[in-house]
Amino acid sequence: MADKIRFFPLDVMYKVIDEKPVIHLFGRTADNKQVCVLYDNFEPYFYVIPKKGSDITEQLKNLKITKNGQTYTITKVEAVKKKHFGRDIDAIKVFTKLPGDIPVISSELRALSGIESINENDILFTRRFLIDNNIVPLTLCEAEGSFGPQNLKVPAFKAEKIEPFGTETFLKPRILSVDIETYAPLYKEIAPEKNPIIMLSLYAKDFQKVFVWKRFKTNLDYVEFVDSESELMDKFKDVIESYKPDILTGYFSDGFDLPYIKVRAGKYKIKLDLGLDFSELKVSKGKVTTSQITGIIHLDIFKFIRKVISGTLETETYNLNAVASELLGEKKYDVDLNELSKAWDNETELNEFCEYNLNDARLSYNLAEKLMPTIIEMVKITGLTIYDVNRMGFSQLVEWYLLRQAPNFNEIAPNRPSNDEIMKRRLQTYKGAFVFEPKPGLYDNIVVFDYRSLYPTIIGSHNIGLGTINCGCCEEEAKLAPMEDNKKIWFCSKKKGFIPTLIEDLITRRTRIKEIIKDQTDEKFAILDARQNILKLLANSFYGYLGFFAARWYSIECAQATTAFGRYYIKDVIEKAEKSGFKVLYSDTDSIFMALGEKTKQDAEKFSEKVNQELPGLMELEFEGFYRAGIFVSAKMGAYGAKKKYALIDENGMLKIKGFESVRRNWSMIAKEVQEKVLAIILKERDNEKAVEYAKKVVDDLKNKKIPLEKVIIHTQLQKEISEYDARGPHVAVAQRLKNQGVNVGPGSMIRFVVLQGSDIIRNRSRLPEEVKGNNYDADYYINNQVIPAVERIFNVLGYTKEDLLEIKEQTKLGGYF
DNA sequence: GTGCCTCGGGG
DNA sequence: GTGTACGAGGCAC
Repeated sequence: MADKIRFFPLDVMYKVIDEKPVIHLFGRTADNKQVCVLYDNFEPYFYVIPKKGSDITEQLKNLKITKNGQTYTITKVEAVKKKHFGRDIDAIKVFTKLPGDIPVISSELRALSGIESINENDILFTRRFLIDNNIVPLTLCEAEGSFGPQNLKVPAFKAEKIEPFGTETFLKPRILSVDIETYAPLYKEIAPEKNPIIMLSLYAKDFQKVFVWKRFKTNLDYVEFVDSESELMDKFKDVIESYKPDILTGYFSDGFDLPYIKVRAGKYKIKLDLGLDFSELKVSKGKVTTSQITGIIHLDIFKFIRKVISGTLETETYNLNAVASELLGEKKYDVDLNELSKAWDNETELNEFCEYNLNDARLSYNLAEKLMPTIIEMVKITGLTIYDVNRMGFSQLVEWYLLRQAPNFNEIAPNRPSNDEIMKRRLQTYKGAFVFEPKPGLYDNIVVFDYRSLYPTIIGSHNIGLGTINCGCCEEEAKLAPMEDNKKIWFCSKKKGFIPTLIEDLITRRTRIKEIIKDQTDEKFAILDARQNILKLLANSFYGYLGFFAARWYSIECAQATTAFGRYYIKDVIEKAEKSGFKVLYSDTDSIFMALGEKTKQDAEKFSEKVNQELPGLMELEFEGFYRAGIFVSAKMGAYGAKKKYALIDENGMLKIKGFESVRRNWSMIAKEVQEKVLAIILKERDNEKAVEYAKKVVDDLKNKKIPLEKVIIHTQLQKEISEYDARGPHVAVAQRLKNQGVNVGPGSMIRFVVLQGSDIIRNRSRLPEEVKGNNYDADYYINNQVIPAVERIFNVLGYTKEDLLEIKEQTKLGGYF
């Protein structure tokens, strides 16, 4: 009698049992019990595309390979009608007994003469299974079969059939977070073979523990003393065993906590058989280390943040403190970790370190929870597991999205490029976006438009892809892509291609969600917002993917055509705007800034409507904003040529400042303050003379030491060890002084300093703010190296020179002009 | 500019 | 595990 169960798959692996590959789907049932669903009826296969006119079926059937005493055979072949880059082809589906047979057999087949290519011979068996059976992790499935004995920590259900069952999603995984503190007597020393783990914390919504193996007086109820490091390991195992998390998370736990735990456990011959199949914690050291537990998803939340959402964050360093501050508004506790090992040796109280330890685990937990909607949506879109999504970059995510979709189009996937091919591709470069240089100046009534999702909509609307490029059916009447080098590239106008169809689908899905999102409750909103955001990120990654050297669906011509169309459309709108009587001020890639001049806002609106009428497909010119005024400052800087600086003020008096260094932390507060105020006076009050007077007043105040010390502190981060610096800038000199005082400084330390007056070189006059008595800072340094550079270009635009700012009026000198 | 090397995260 | 690795920035040449 067959039973039916419904469950949400979380993790997937396979095992060879009785010479058959058996898929194991670990997950939770609809009534929230852990389960492992087994399936042994999925056969490994790959495709062979034969050369035209050659029949190799018999040859394949009879193939027998002996290697290292083992024989490999093809169990079955099927002639199949497939598509490859949109074209119909005859292919052979080749089955083997075990997944591991495929690399052996397929590499042997390369020698056969009748074969054009071998495809999809490197798709992981478990992923193949998920794709072919339409199973999406975290999405409800139904299995038919029966419970039976199996050597697993969770009940095993042997299925004869597994199917998706609706769209219900597993939204609340049980998350447990881990963090360790290690003994590190030397500065920042990390040596797992040598130094023990001192404490280990585990945190979940309803669970908090810090295990420590030395005793001290404490009031912290979550601290639990154990007798040895090996007992601490046992406790770690026990908690995971009893808490039964779906997800184990940590911050850089792929590369630090779990590998460290593994090494320490090895010292005591403790088996870390945490896997739900009793397998051990697996640490694979490659270029990047990964740590995996079968059946329990290991989520390294640091890795996810850096790989997937770093682009949407302000912070440039991804340490826990910076990331938690930005995403959670919470910080790490301020504890000097160098003291930990000393305290450990001296048997003093470790309370503050325990608090610190638990807090770190708590922050990782909160990050994981906060990002869970995004993670879940990525899983649902790509069909990969959380574990995989966690470790892939966007180009890989696009590729797996395409691989998952390919069967729906009956497409055989292209192969990954060989190393030689990658080398060749790496050398190719091509032209990017168009930038309209702004003419420096102050302008009134600025309206800004931009093309919504420019590259994705171009790919969709112009049917750009490998199956449609330079098709045979449209050669005569095709409209050519606007390549400046007159390269002949066109795209099929009769049949929509694989990639353009998918990208249009992503765009329309997103538009629809954005529509729905307007009136949603908080909880629903978070999920839908995460979904629309991921849809956007994925769509935006297609263009980069087409030009990415390691892509299966690589086509530099497609990528070139995309930017060529981009340049065409932005230049087109610039031309049309000018013809219509607007003054175009600035444009970069997909945006256009224009001054209304004699025109009205309604005219601008009409203009964009007219442009939109002529745009194909999903392409759309969107109104971005209207600004009362704006100032454009042109500055050549960096390797990218001209980088644009501008500041705008909207109708509510809000300033929008772009490209100015006001955000740079290695500027003193006074320099940032002057820059912002000058921009505000110019744009809000429209009084240039007043801005000049204000700047001059600050210069004067600096000379007279009226500016308080805290406003002239400069912050610079130490990038490496002091000894490693050849060019010893002021911050390095100050760091050295700190170190001499016994303060622990190293890479990442933020050094604060003030430049004092004197005649020596700058670094010898740089001091910690605490060392400075009174305001004896070097006024000339701050005027010439901080304040003036911050505003010089702005004033240049308005027709003032540096000298205008420096000339001191008589009455000011004599005292109190203002 | 190119090519090689290191480091990020973590104590 | 039917695999396969990153990517930015600094420094030397």
